[in-house]
Amino acid sequence: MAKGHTLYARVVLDSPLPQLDHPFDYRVPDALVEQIAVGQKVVVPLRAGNRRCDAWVIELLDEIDFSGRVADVDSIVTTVPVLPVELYGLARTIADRQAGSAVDVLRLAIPPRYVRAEKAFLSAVTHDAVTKVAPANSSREFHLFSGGVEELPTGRSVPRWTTSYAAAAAQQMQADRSTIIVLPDFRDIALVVEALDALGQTEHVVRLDAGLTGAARWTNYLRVLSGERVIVIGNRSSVYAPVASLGLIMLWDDANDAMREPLAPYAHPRDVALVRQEQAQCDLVIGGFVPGPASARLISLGYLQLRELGPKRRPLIATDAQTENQPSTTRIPSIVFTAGKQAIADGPVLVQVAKPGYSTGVRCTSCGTRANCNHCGGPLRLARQGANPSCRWCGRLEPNYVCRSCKSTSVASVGAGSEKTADELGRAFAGARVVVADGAHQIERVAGANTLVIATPGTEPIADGGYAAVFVLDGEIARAREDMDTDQQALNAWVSAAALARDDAPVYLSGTGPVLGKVLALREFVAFVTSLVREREQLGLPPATRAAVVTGSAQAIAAVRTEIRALPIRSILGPVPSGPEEQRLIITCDYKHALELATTLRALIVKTAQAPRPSARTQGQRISRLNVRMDDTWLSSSTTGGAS
DNA sequence: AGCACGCCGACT
DNA sequence: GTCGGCGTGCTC
Repeated sequence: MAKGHTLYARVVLDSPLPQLDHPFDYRVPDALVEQIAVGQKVVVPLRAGNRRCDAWVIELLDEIDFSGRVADVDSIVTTVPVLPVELYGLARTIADRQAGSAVDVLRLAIPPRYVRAEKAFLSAVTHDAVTKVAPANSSREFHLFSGGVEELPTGRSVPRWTTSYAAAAAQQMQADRSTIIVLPDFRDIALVVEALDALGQTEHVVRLDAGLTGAARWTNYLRVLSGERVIVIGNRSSVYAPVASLGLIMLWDDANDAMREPLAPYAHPRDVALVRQEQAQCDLVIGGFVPGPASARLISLGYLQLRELGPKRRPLIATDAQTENQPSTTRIPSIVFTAGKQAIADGPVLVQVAKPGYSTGVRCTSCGTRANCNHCGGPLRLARQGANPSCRWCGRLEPNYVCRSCKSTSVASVGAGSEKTADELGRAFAGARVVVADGAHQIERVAGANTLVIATPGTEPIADGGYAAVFVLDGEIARAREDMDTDQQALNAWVSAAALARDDAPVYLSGTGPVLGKVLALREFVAFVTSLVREREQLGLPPATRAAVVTGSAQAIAAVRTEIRALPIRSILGPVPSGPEEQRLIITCDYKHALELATTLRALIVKTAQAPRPSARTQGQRISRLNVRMDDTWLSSSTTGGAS
């Protein structure tokens, strides 16, 4: 900047207060003019100069139109521009969309700073001049995978979709563009990293997941900022990674519970990716075996182009499709013994069961009353055969259980978990090695014939070469969840297990019921989930609409109801009590009006935050509070506190 | 949040 | 008369 001019810095304050979530202008003192840059973290005075606040520089200006007294920037915290303008733009858009603060988004996007790691990084790295690259095609696709595994040159197998993702990232790298890969869990990250290694991409892979140490995460964040072309891989917040020359964002299994952001402003990485795709004009891929409702909606709107990938595979056979109303007395269908015994000579066999442990419940033998924990009321079960009953919720042992209603002390187990299934099948499959994989025993990988794997959904080991057969038991348990997305979630859990089979291996499922049985047999997943979304359309529910879940004190909720009266909303559910002196209201509206609703709710949040606080005199009264969640997963059991 | 401003009751 | 309680409002 030329001398003689006054330079101003527009900043966004690092404060959680909603009323401060807008730009503030400060004068840049002469001493800082040479060093200050957009994206840096600085310290600024706030009110009278005694208070200080961290802030990010989002713009440098020669003049401002603020009429009040302008204070000076105090100091520069870090010279590294940790908040590039594009990232602030994205954070602002997401915050506005979610009725939240940009700062809350930035807290997810920018990892905590580690000064020592930063010094080490800066002294080691030579900065290349960053050259801009022509944007990608701006395509948006849903990749529907048929399943299957692929053998890497290392001899280890990985799911076929991971090699597809790795190849797409490698192709971007070839074109001098960066890729961001967002995955639900650490297992997926490890598998895709393995697939990337096999393609010789190791040196370009930058992990940003929470599994790293804080220092490593900050170092990797700095590397992303450096301008180098990279393949970022991580969990949901990686979707914000400020890579240079973004060519492609890929998400896997966006309907997975782990993809839901529990932190304010609760922006789903899929929605962030959709916004970012438009802002960066990059390519976007969402992939899965069964599309989630949100993706199915976008496919049916033509916003996401559907691509079916992978070879034709053996049909998925529902063994009980015709016997829905006559539940079999034997949980394990005979096909498991016949087809299973035949297959196991040829390779590992996978049996997916719904629950871990030995029994899923305990019942009094004389009166049949279901046994519950004396401490928390949770259901008792047997962790292993002959074990004392223990609580599924709090884990407490209940060695001397006495029935509430008949005082009997004799109990019997009901329902079979992975351990009991392993016992039963182990006896039938004499000579087979029986492996139990569930939350408590994580097993990454199995190989070889005569291996029988019993696993719960999401914990199935990869079999080198693929499983020779896959059986899904307990379908009715997966379908029993009291959840809007139950059918989609159940299909996804089953097909994810089936996907680990060899292409020509048989897959049998029991307890699916006739409707899902047919969907599985015909592999009509897109059509089926689309039909679920159409039903929601009739009901005016997400993802056909957008919803805001508003919780707060009675007076705050009353203010919301008054304020939204004039808005073009679809429906208002509630208010219902949702806690001590707290009410909940659910507002739905069409997508095109959601921003208007968010803006209105945001204004009320600011107003509520500035409302009178409790004082000595009004001590008895509750503080006025207001919380807004604008995501589309609020009907799921995990958000309403179901236990499993 | 935190701090200043400002408007009514007990005080030297 | 004014000292200081605490609601109210604002933060470049």
